Amino acid sequence: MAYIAQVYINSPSPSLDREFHYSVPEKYAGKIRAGMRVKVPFGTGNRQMEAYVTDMLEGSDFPNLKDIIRPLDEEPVLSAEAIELCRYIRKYCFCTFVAAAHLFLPPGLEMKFLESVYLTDAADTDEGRSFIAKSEKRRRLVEILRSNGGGAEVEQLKGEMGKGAATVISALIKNGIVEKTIKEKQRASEKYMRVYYYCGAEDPYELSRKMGSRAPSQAAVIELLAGGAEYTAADIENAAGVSRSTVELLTDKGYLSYKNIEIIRNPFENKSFERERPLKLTDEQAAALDAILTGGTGVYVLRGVTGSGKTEVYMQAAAEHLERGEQVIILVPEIALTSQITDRFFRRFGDRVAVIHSALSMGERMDSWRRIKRGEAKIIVGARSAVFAPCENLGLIIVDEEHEASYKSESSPRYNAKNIAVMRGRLNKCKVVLASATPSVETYYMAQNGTYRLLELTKRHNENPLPEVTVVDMRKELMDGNKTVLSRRLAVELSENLKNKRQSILLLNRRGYSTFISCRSCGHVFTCPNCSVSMTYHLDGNSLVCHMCGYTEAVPRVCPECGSDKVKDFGKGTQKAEAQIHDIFPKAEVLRMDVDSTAGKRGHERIIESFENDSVDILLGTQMVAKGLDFSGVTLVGVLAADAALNSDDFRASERGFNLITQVCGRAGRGDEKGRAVVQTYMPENSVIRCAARQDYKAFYREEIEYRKIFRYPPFCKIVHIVFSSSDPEPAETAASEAAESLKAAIEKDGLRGISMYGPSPAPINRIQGRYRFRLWLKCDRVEELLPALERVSKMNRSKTGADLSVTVDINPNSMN
DNA sequence: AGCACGCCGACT
DNA sequence: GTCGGCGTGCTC
Repeated sequence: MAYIAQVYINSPSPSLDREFHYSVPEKYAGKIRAGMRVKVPFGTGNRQMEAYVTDMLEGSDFPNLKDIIRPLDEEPVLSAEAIELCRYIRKYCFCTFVAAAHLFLPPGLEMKFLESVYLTDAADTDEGRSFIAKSEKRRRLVEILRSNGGGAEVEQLKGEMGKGAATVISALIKNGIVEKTIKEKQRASEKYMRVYYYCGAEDPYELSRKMGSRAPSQAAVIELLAGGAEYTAADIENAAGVSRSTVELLTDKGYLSYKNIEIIRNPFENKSFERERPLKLTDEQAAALDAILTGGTGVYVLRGVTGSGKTEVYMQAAAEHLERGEQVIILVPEIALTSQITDRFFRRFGDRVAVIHSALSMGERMDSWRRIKRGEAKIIVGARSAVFAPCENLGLIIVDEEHEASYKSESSPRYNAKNIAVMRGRLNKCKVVLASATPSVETYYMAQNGTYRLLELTKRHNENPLPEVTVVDMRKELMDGNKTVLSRRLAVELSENLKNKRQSILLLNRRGYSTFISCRSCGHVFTCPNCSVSMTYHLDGNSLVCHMCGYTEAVPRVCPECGSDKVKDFGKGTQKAEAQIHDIFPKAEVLRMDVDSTAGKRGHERIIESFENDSVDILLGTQMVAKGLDFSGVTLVGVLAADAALNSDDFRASERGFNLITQVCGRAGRGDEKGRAVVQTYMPENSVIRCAARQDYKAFYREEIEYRKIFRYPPFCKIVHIVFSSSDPEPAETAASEAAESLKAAIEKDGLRGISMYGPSPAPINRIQGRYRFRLWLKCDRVEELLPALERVSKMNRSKTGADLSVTVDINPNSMN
């Protein structure tokens, strides 16, 4: 029998990020299990804290254990699998165990303990009065309590008196002047509703008949509830056509009784969906589906050209696993969530679907969590955080558009949902499908070397050919005097589409009006005062905007450096393109889609709906237009500046550029008509652009994997990226070189091989939001052996007295800026 | 993180 | 002397 519980205290503090032992009181023996939350006394003041039980032990070396106060759950909230994953995340993401645990739990579940103090009779004795009078702080605290009716919440007292309140309170408690009480409060209260049922001794039908003539209202209610039904007061009033008083009267008389039942909010309850049937599969699709369904545990890479119907394959796979009584998680990129794909799952699977998205309230989040945990929700659709869904019977995980960067979290804990999915697959002995038209190089490599199983769809499901892509040399356009965003070829294609009432999508991977503004007289470039990036000119409000931190200022009329008024904008953004297209095609209906135009609630959805339903001719936007949209009316795609997609200086630049161009071209011709695409570039001979224009993933992969091998980049190593920042350059710079020294020492001491270190040096963007940034990065064959040293580095911000320093350690980051 | 302990200066 | 300021170390 296990009598000791091993727990983590639910506190964000890194210094408490270790396991503590508590003894389990007799009365809770067997009732407390790993994965439950418990209430424990902690620290010198025995403050009551919430803690997560990670293990049950036979004994402990610790000499004086405290008792658990009580369990906070009847069933574990963290499965054994979740605990294991928390340990993994803690280790690889350099966060605390509880930060990892919070990924698995709805925030509303957290239990808060509200401490209050109130004055006792001792406060009015002579002794008490003189004890209070001895110190100004005691007098003030007691004063506040008296004016507040004798008691107050500790939190409130701290607010009014500052940090010192705690010391004073404990002195007063010691002397019996005040006493403390603790109230428990769950952050999002569970929602209950009161339902009434018949509880009389007599036969309800008999009773109803007897009452019939004298009290028809009451009789009607009794009859309604006779079969053991339970209704809310409102429902009874409606159904029986009676007023509030009837229900009250019957309750007083003892015929009716009520209880509270939990209500589960289902956000889609009132939405009606036309049911969608499974589509007929092509031979390729059927083969892929069969391979997934009969292939057993493991990771499958489903690579299908754009428009090949990957979604249909994994929807049918999901349906089959549903039949087997298993749950299915479908991860989709953040941006796709608001719209098309979730509706499609709803039409197919109805209310067995739970959708997890960022707009859910705390209560709604809690409800879907419970629905999933109880197995009421079978299909879970959501962005990266949905990978933590509390499925107890997981059969399949699908990662849609698996190459998307949004599966990696860019804030702590910096987990990668794809890795978590693969781990869950292993732990649950379930299948994981990574689907994309352009798989990430790392994923495809795993499929090539046999670690993952490769399934390919090479044809479009509607038998249409892939769009015909034309590459246009923009240098020639410029030489011939065309300074607009549209090449002559693209202009011709667009006017053709306008004439035939077909829709077009144009991609320009830069928002704003122009890319930067500078003074033609002295060359001064307008940069953000907080970040080391140039500001972008925006038409709305005639302003300069920093895309890094959002800082906005009015466009100066004269150059602040030389006083010249020759301030000019350079480069083209979506706003300028919109204006130019309007000049060229004044009658065309153009819809702009970028961060600026999709701001606000449902902004993204609104634009998509409007493109789907209204008479919009051209959708012009940033990379948003390339991602997961499926419009059958689009027959033309234009990439206005293909080079912009390739111009970033880290090793993933080519991959990102290839994906973007391929994906956006793939938006064309998804309906019955053939699609065309025009790719505009200043370097038409560039091989990434040529591969993308041919939609030739394999050719791109062959070149890219060669490059990664020669220069040793993932998948041939792991990258560790460490950024140090502080509002003064000095602490960050010092910390960076100290970290470099300590890592060097660790590598030497343990004789670690296969590690190269680069830096420290100023980060490529050396200032963001007023903070100076330095970086240090490494290539490692195996990152495991370096983890202890890296963990020490990740904790430098605390051990240093310069409190301002912040350190982030990221393994295999998305971007190296 | 929060809380106690402990050592130091200021003031009754 | 004693109160209160802050630096240090521990929390099962």
